[in-house]
Amino acid sequence: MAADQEHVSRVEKRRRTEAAISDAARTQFAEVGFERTTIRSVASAAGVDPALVMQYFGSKDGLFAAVARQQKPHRRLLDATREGTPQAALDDLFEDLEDPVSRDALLALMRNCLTHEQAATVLRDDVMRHVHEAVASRIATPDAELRAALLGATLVGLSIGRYMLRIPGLAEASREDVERLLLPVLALLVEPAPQA
Amino acid sequence: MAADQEHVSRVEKRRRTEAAISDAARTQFAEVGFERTTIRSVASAAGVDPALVMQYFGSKDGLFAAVARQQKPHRRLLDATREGTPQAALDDLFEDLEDPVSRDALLALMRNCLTHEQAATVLRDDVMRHVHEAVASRIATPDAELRAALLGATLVGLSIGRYMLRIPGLAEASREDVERLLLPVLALLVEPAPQA
DNA sequence: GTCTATATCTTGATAGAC
DNA sequence: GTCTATCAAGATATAGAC
Repeated sequence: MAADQEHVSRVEKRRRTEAAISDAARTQFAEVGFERTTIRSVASAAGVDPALVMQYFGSKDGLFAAVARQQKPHRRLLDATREGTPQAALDDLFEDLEDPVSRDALLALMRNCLTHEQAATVLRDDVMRHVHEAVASRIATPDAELRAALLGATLVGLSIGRYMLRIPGLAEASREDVERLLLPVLALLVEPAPQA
Repeated sequence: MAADQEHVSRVEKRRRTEAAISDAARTQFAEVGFERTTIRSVASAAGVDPALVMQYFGSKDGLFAAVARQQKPHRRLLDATREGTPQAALDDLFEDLEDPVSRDALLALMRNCLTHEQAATVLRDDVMRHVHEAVASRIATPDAELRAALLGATLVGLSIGRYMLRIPGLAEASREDVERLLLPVLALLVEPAPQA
């Protein structure tokens, strides 16, 4: 039926417009941060009118919240054993950071977590909570919480250093080299009693 | 001589006014970031007129550059042996972070390094270069650069997680506990061949 | 030397034409 | 539903009075 088809295509068109806006916003929030991303610049990149962005997302904060929600779940880390935790953590992180969409969704959080409370809250209480629970639950020592937090902080430092600050020596290193050096380091954090 | 005395006290007064502005700017850049720090808010906190801030520092970027220059040198790290490098790095970092002045000078860099190119440049090419050179020069393997960069990234992750993101478990932990868990981790990064 | 007043720009958000 | 036009707020920076 023509009317039905037109209805579907209208909904579909709206969905695509929303996606175009969301895509442009994700990229800009990730690359230049929340403050320097403007409704106008997002609309321009998405090829729509600035007023449409407000219509769909309500406010700039609403737009950011929509991007912040697009995090990829860290499945390997949640299912790993204690011994497998370091490899699972790096696999999840690299998978995130090597796909442009999930990478920008994560970078949008990291880029703004020091200057935007909303980003800090989602990163700390949502994304990092996964790491924290997965690690802490597998260690039976009183300092399990600290170990988990240090592992999370190390991964944050790796992401920021490699992909954002672009520290010389780390930004150009291969994933294999990074894993080779970092796996034993993370293993030390999840192994409470490494007897000889 | 009265004229001389008046001259000295005028210079001294100017110096104190500059210091008051710089102190207020350092605190605000560290706590709320570059964008949300305004010339007006700095002047208000320092008890001076906003135009005076422009007069002394030229621009908001000039004011930030003055704060960014106030970094404390990391003497222990530069003088340490390879074995002493992890302890020296943590000693320098904690000494920095436990004194309000040097802490805010460093946090002003870290808080803004993801959204302000000037902050990123100073942090990467000035502050972290110390760590990099100290570590890389003491390791004789081809991956020395990467090891040094990973050590720097870990310290950045620690600082951000503990003092800025305030990750639960890490923010409240004692310095002793953090050192106990992190020293062997950093040692692993500077020890290329840990044979049994 | 210090400060008042303001020029100039940019932003998020809104109102209303079509 | 979409866009033009505009508002109100807040910023840096400057010009000139005192």
